[in-house]
Amino acid sequence: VARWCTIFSQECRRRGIRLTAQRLAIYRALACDATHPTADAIYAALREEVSGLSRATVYRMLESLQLEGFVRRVSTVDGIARYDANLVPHQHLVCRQCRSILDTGGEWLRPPELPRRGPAGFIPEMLDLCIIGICARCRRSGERRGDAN
Amino acid sequence: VARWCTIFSQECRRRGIRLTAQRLAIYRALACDATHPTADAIYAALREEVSGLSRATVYRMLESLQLEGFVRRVSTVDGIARYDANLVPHQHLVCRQCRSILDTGGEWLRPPELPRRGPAGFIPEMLDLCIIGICARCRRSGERRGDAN
DNA sequence: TTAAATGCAAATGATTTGCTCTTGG
DNA sequence: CCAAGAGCAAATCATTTGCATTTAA
Repeated sequence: VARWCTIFSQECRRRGIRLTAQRLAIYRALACDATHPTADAIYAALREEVSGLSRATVYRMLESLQLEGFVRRVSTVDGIARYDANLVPHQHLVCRQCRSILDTGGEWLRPPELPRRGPAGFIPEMLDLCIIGICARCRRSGERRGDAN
Repeated sequence: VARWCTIFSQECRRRGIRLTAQRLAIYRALACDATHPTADAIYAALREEVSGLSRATVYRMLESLQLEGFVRRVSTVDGIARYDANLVPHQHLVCRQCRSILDTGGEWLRPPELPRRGPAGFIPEMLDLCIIGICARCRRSGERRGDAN
């Protein structure tokens, strides 16, 4: 987790990618945060540490990191972008109330094998398995409002 | 598929939900379109048929239909809302190039059983399984641009 | 030195909302 | 008839972009 940052730095250097303070901070913020933060959450978390940081930089850097293959953008139902620095195949536990996302490895729920060919000429490349439910925190805090959906 | 509309109408009447022309058209557009269209795609498809239709109505109706349990908003990586009128559990084949989404039933790829309890006090309620890859159409049209990700 | 990265602010695009008018039941 | 729903336009929110300035290598 902290060693990811070392690997990240080395890999940037190796590829000749400029290692700015912002780049490292944004990557680290993502690697350290298990909640798969939004761009804005990363910005909020770093604005003190990295004085003068701008939202534009955060958005631009997340896009770059994704294109360079250091992070992945995860799919969400609310449409707000969230990122994941964990590149090892894993599943997500998505809370339908607070929208938090937790990682869980294949040991808890084994995902199905990825077939070589799909129906209708579709070529499968990877699986994205989410388990939707209620996280421990939301369950404890009771059903506050009348839980419509 | 066309019978869904009948069931939909009956269910609306039964629940005392006002069955406007817009409501029925939007629901039908969704039920007939296997690509899980965006709000704007629905608006574009219906603006002739339903003259004077406004985007606001489409957005509001999709929200209502979702709250009433007639459709589901599906998770996407690009952040643009897409909806699904198929409530039977199924998987999605997501093309990473054209972003189209195709349904596929459990017969092709069997999803894992949903455990009663998750790790860390998480209570699982449903699975969301997406197979990401390249659809037949994009594969045929060749690797146009240099496919970064 | 110098191309790439940053900050700021303005622009964009999807979605929401206030308010008035229309309409289904 | 009359509250729920629709249309219009302005507002909002996440995200992107143009441009002048800074900076890693």
